[in-house]
Amino acid sequence: MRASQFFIATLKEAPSDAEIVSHKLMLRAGLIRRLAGGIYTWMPMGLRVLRKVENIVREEMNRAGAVELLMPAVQPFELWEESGRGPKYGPELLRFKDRHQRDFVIGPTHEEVITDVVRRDVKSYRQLPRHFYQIQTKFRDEIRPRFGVMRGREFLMKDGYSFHTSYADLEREYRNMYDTYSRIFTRLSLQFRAVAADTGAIGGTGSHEFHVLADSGEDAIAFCPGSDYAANVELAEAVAPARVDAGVTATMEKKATPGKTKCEDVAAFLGLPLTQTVKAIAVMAEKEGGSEFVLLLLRGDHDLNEIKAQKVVGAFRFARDEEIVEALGCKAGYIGAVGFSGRVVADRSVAVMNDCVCGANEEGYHLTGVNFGRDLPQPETVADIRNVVEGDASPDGKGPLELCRGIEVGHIFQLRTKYAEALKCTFLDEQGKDQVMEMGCYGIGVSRIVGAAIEQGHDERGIIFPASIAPFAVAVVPMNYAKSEAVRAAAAALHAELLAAGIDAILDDRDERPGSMFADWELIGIPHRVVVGERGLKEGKLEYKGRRDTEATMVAVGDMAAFLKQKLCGA
RNA sequence: CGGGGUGUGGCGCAGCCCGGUAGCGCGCUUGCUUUGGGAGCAAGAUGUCGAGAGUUCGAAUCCCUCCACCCCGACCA
Repeated sequence: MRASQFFIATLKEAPSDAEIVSHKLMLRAGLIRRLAGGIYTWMPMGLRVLRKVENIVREEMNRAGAVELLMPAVQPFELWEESGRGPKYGPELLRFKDRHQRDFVIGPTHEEVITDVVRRDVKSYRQLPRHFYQIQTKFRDEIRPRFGVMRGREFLMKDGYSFHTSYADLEREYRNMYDTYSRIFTRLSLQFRAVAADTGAIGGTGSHEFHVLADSGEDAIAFCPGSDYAANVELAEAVAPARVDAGVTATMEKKATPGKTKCEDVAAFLGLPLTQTVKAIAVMAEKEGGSEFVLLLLRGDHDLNEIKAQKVVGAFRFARDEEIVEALGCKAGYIGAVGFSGRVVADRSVAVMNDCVCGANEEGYHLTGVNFGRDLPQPETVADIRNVVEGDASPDGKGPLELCRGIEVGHIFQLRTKYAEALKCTFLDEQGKDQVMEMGCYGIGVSRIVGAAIEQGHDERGIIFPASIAPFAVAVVPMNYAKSEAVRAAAAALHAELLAAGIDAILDDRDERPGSMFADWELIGIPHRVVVGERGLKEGKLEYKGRRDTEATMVAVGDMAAFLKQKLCGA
C-alpha cells in the first residue's frame, strides 16, 4: 500500500469533546469519525485495525469448533414478546415500525433469533451440540454513550450461542470458551483477567467477564495476586474475619462530638482508628403491607454493597430524614444501634469488633467502648453486605485481595434453559422424548477491543499498537522522496520485497517533510519504521526504529527485509 | 432521566461581562524557496457566530424557548 493511495486523516489537536486517551488518539490518528452520539464511522485506517481484531476472533472461534453465520440486524418485535424480554429491555431497545405498521427492533443481541433458527432446524440429539457465532453490528440505545468506541450505541460484536443436550455438556463448552477467550486476548497482546461476574439482565447462572486491565476502566475488579481468583467488586465475597478476641476492655462512655457526623471525622476527633468505628445506615425494606425500618451496620472504613444487602433484607431504599428521627429520635450522623429495638443487620466485620465507636442517637454525641452482648444485643443477622477493600482476605484463602480497574471486552454465560424454554427450543432424546436444550452464550466487544488496546498501549506521541492488530506492520518512510531518485528506488524495492514476503507495509510516498511523517506514523502506532535516506544509502544502510525504541539502528539495505521478518515473528 | 458544562470557518480557541468592522493559531489553495522531527516568505479561499422567537436604530454579545454535544450517577460487549 502506498500512502498517497490510502487515506491518512491525522489531526494535530484532538476535538475537545473527547475525554479519555483512546478516544482522543483514535480521533487524532484518523481511525474513527463521529457521526452522532455513540455512532462512529470507521475510517480506512481504523477499519484495518478492526478487521485484524475480527480475524483473530474468527480464527480462534473456528478453531474452537464454533460455526459462523450471520443474522439480520433487524428483528421482528414479536420474537421479543415471545421470550418475554421486550418490556424488560426497555428503552435501550431501538424499536420502529415498517410501512405496514409492524413492530421491529434493531438487534441489541441475538438470543431470540438464534434460538428461533435452532428450534426450526435442530430436532434431534444427534444434531447436538452446536455452537453458532456471528460478528455483526449491534445497536443499543445506551442512556449515556461515551468514551468514543468504548461505549458506542452502534458497535461490532462477536456473539456466539451454544446448544446442548445436557448441563454437563454446556459446562464442557463453557470451559472451552473460557480457554478460547483467553487465547484470543493473549493473541491480541492484551493484559487481561477473567473475573467471576454477576449475571445481570441476560439471566442464567455461571458467568465470567473478561477484562482488559486499564485505569480508565469502568469496572472495579478485586483479584488475588497469589491465585487466579478475580471478581467484580460488586460480587467479590468479603469473608468473615477471624474473631480477634482482644476482648472487651472498655466501658461504654458517651462523648461529645459536635458537628462530627462522618466516621472519618469522629475517629479523627476522638483520636481512634477508623476501623474502630461503626456506621449505621438506615434503610426502609419492603415488606408486605408497608416497609420496615432496618439498621445496617458497617465498619467505618467500609462501603455498603447494595446488591449484597438486597439479598439479605430484600428490596430497600434509604430512609428519609423524618423516618430516621421517628425511629431513633435523632437525625442522621449520630445514629447507632444501641437502644434500638428494631431489625439490625451487621456486616461480618462488625460482628467481630470490640470496644467500638458508634452514634449515641443524640445529636452531637457518640458512644465509645460499645460491645455487642453487653451494651446491646448481638445483631440478629450477620451477613456480607459490604464491598471488598484492598487487603481483604481472598475467598479462596490464598492471600490478600488487590483492586484494579478493567474494561469489559468479553462475557461468557451459562444461560441454561431460560430462552430455550420461553421459545420452546426442544430436541428428541435417545428415548424419543422431547427435551429442552441447554444454552450458553458468549460475547466479545470487537470494536471496544480497539479502544481497550489503545488504553493499554500509548505514550505521549500516540498509539502503540500490538503488532497483531496494527493497521500496518511496517512504515517505509523515504526522505526527500520527490527529488532523490536513489531514495525512491530503494524505498520502492524494500516495499516490494516486504509485500512479497506477506508483510503489511505502507510506503509513505506523500513527500511530506520528515517531521510530519514521523509524527503521523508514531501517532497511528505503527510498530516498525524504516527510514530510507540518502545519508544512509551512501553507506548502503537503512534505518530501523521500533515504536517503543528510543534509538534507531542501522541495517544494511540487503538485510532489512530479513531483519523485519525476524522482528515480526519474534513479536 | 437527574446534576454540571460547552456550542464562533475542517480542528483548537479569543471576542460575550460592558451591544456597533467577526478575529487568532493550525489545517486548506496557489507560487517560490526549503527537505532527517509537525518549514519560510508571499498571495488567497472558507462563517446563516447551534436553531427559532424577542428587546433594540443596531445582537456572536442582552432575554426566552428549543436542539446538539461533553462530563458525573443507574445499564452493558
